[in-house]
Amino acid sequence: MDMEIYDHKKIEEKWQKQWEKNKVFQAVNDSKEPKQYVLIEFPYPSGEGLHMGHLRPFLAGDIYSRVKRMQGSNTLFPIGWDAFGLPAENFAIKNGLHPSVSTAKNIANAKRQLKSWGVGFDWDREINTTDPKYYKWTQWIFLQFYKAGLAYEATGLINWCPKDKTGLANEEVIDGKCERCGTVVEKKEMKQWYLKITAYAEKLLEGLKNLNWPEQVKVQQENWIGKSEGAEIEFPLATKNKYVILHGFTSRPDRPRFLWMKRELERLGHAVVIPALPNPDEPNENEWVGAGLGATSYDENTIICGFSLGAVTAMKVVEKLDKPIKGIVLAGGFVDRNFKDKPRNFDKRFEWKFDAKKIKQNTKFIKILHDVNDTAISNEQKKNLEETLGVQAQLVASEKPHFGGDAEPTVLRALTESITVFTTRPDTLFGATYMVLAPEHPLVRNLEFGIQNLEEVKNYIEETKKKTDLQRSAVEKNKTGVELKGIKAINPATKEAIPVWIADYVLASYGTGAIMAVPAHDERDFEFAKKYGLPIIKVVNDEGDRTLPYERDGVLIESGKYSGISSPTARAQMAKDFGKPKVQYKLRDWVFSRQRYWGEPIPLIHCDKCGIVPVPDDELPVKLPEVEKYEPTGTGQSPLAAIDSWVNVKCPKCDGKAKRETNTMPQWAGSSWYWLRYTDPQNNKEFASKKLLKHWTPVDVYFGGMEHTTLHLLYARFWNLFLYDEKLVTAQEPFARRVPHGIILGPDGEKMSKSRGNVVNPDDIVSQYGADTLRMFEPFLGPHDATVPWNDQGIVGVKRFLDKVWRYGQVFEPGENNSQINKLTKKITYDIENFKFNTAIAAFMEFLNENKQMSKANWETFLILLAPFAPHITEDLWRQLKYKDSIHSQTWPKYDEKSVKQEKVTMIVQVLGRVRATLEVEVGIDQIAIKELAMSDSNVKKYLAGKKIVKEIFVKDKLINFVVK
RNA sequence: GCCGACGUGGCGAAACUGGCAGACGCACUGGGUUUAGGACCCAGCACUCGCAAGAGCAUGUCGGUUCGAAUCCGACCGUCGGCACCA
Repeated sequence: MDMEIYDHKKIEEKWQKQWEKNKVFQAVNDSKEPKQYVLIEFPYPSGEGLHMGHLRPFLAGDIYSRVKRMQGSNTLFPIGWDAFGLPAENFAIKNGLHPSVSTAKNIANAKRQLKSWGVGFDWDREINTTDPKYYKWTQWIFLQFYKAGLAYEATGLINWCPKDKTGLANEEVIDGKCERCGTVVEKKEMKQWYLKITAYAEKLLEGLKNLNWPEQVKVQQENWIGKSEGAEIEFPLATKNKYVILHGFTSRPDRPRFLWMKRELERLGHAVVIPALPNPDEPNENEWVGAGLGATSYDENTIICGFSLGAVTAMKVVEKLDKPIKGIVLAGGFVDRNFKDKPRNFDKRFEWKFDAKKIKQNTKFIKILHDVNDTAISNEQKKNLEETLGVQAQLVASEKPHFGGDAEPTVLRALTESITVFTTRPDTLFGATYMVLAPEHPLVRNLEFGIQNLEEVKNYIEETKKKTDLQRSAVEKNKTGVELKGIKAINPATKEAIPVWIADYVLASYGTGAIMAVPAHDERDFEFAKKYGLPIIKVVNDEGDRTLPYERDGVLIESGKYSGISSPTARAQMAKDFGKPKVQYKLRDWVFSRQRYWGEPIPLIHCDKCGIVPVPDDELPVKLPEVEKYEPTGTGQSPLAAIDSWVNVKCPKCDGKAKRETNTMPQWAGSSWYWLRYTDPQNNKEFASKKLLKHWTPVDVYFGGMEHTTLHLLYARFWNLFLYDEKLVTAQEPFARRVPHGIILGPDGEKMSKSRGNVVNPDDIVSQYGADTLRMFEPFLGPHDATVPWNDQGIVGVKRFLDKVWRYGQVFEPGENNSQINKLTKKITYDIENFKFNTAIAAFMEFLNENKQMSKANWETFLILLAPFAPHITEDLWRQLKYKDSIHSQTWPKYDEKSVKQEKVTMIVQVLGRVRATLEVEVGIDQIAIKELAMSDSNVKKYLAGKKIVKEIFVKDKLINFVVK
């Protein structure tokens, strides 16, 4: 009786060992066959081992790659381990093991599981992200980013997970919580390494267009990148300033540029004083400073602007004031007499000493403008000025060298204070009735002089700082804010002075961190305006729709010369007239450093003398030091910082004292290029040879989860696009086709998790039913992309089927049905190509139910078709037929379209669209013949009796339908 | 709120470009085989009426297009996933 049920334990291990020994699934680098690169997301070797969720993509990839191989493609289906990162480290800490030890253990276990499933990987190409031979190249690629200016260090507010004690990237914050542990993230001001993914926003968007990816995945990436087209518009502040402008050597107040500036400033309502400084051709310090001081009275609304020697004078004037003024703007200023072109005659009549402390005390702001084409002021002089005042110069291109043009708008812009906003609706500019700054906006600090309710404003800013992002968005419907009393801005369209507020509904990190509020045409502004009684002015006609806010396009009203123009037209025009067109993205740069031990060390060295110096290529990899203590510190410093012997190094450039960068890379680093490594895993001269990259990439089909859409998948595309621009890879996009899969839930319909206790272990199924049963049952649960709960009730059905196949192998008899086997071949081939594994399995069952006998040839075809799904049992049955070669090295059957067709077909006869008879007829029967047959059917006769046929619908080999009256 | 997907027996699900709704499997019911159980084999299985042939009614709800709708269109209800004050 043991013929009836096959013993999976006996056959599965036996064949697994043989396949591995004979390298049945090995890819060949120099094959003449067409290549096929099938990839699954390499797993994270966790302490719990692989779970049911892993099975889905692995099986899909396995089945698909086996068929491609049997169809004659040189197929690469590799495997590796994504083993750096928090879970591995946390697991290690918990169990008192070193991460490298626990990782090795977990990998061994996962490997055992994979092999027990009979997955046909090319094990010769196995990679591991924590292997120094691998992460040498992760570090090397990072350095290419650094050298291209796409990796930078900056201080900013970043997401911080208090439980994992590390900074996080935007993409790792899901719903305001840490992607790994679910803890609510905090904001923390920290110095971090960033990768400039925003530089690739447009390319990431562009590249999506030509990819064979599901629409849903593309849309999600598009939304994440979040492109908006609009305009940047500047709103000048309405504070009335007094400008004192000091001209330069050999100049006079009536030069065109001074008259122009006076006119422009007065138009904005400011007072302007331009004293004539004595003896401009032979100036001396006492006379000039005296004239400057005596020109007018100085108070907190005074801004002094000096050109060239006037700038020198301005500094000396400020030194002598007894109370502070608002600011000082230096155009082409200097603090020594070493000119680039020629000496000047005043150099002995001025003292080259400056009291920087006094100047800073007496001003709220200092701006230095340096003309990049200056003919007089050298870079050395510019640097000296910057160092004296401790302020960085703004580099500008003036109209004529050394700010000598008839109009100098760069100077004017520096003199006037303004708020720049980003808007997608410049057409609603006439309706902008107030402005809002993010509480973190830097301008708030510069304006302190003019804010009458400074205390209240400072309190609000403090309150905002305390809130997490989650809290900030939770109070979405109850917006708060504080007016900056005493500060007004000018709407450039209406010329009206409008109030300026700070409110936390405006985000510092998007656009310019400031908005123009148009309450009539923006829901948020509307809400805010209603709450605080701000004016609401409608400027787009709503064509009968009376409800505000009206956010749609229409025709402009109350908009001066733009009235009567449609929104889209006005939008383009006004963007140019009042500002400049601008594209904004929601995507932020990738926070790339982690304050944890178990990751790739960032291969940079900090030298006091040379600054940041990359570790030379021949010193890579920078290996993780072997240490006892690797727990996170929580201070924002990596545990590596405490290891003096590792941190202290010689600078590669100057040989002086230097320190290693102690942050590590995020978990996503190693997986951002791993598919490239599979093509050439042993290469130690480059991360992969061009020749092999050219042969294998791009990946043809990539199986993986939806959860990686805006994480791994986005990062991987970014790295690949960059490497392509650097001419280091040959394919622009890494993954030509993406096939996502649904999640397998626990039997309770909840996400499988250890804490819920609903985890189904594949090991148990394998030992009880065998790998082949598991391999056929899992896809049979439902469509590949559907989320389905695990339910092992049906598993016996699959087991019964395999038992039946086993028994068939003992008793198969002659018998011929070429039509059926051709039909099956067509169906299975089609279903696998379209990842419809569930219906393929149903087709196998149906076929066996309907074919109690078949010829030996058909039986062999059946086995080959089944082999990708149930590799062990089919291999055993194949060998029972006395074949020496593996079934998995056979050629995939081709079907004959002619034989698929049957001779007989069942046609339906309808009367008024309702089925009244079914007829078994010859294939290809014509309308006249089928009509005759149909009319003679008794049931059809019944429904046609006494009626007139007004129309006949005939679908060949399908139906005939009589429309009667 | 915005974007996307989906809604079919007791259950998991099929149904190609509109053409026999429920393939396949589980569970269930009846029968065969068996000392018995399991296993296996045969038959039945949306619902209502009927011994049957057959008829009616059925794919979240309501309406529309069509000879014919699970499939296309409109409105609504519900579930899931993503984004979430992005100006």
